[in-house]
Amino acid sequence: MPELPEVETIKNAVAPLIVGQDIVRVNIFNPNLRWQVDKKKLQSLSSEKILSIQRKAKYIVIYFEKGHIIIHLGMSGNLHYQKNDFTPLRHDHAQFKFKKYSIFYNDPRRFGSIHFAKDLDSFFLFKNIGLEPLSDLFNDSALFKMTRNRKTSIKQLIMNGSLIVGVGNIYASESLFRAKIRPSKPAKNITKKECVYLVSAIKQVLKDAIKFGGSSIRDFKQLDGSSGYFKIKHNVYGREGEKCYQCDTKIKKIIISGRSTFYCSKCQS
DNA sequence: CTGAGATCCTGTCTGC
DNA sequence: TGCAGACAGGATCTCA
Repeated sequence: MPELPEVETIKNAVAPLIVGQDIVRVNIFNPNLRWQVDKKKLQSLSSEKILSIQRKAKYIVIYFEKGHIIIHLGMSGNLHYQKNDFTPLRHDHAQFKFKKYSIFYNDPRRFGSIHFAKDLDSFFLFKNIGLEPLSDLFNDSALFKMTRNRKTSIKQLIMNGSLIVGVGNIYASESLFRAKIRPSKPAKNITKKECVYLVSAIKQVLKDAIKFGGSSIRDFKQLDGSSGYFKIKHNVYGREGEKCYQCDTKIKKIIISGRSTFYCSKCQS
């Protein structure tokens, strides 16, 4: 489900509900997610206070004094907020229980994961992590360096999480449209000027999506389970055969590394 | 080191 | 309607 803006949106929605509160208990209904969930370690946080909640890449990190909970939503994960006596839904795999209310973790495809880590710096999934696209470290000279000698397409490069985090399949296509660069263009052929455009396009696309509360997803639901986030109008993603808003050319769909990729053959070169 | 491909899993949509 | 097959927001791992 989520790319960076959706994770940011979910994190922002959850924060005022749980920060400063003591967690009563963590219940794991199904530990078989992307990685086996360590129930015992998570339950060791019972009656501990939540100090803060942050997004790191596409992970949500919940900070306690004794350790931290790390949540990844995979392709189809979501959180919802319910009264404590709520009967878990199909595919609710975990419950973070507070005094009156609970946060439920729901993930039909189980590509997501929930971890406990004492120390984030040594947490294995954060070892080889790329730049935060909204930070100042991600700039045109950083991108230019990354692209040198890379045979791979520019789209694959910006989706490579060990280089840049949080740019998923939808926003990759959208950013490249905005920067007027063809997704299949070899990374090594990207010019310095194109790096300037692409960095600014990625930042702007992500910021816009965050502003609108996470875009992308057909079945993206609010925390209370209702649907109704405003859906951002994509320029190219999912618009195969429809007219480009800039030039009326029909949007093309190609497959790059097994993922659907959309672009305008006139606007992007 | 780089990059291609397989893989984890369920739900939804399309076409016959 | 039923059913088979394609496809979907991610990211790690294996292998060449």
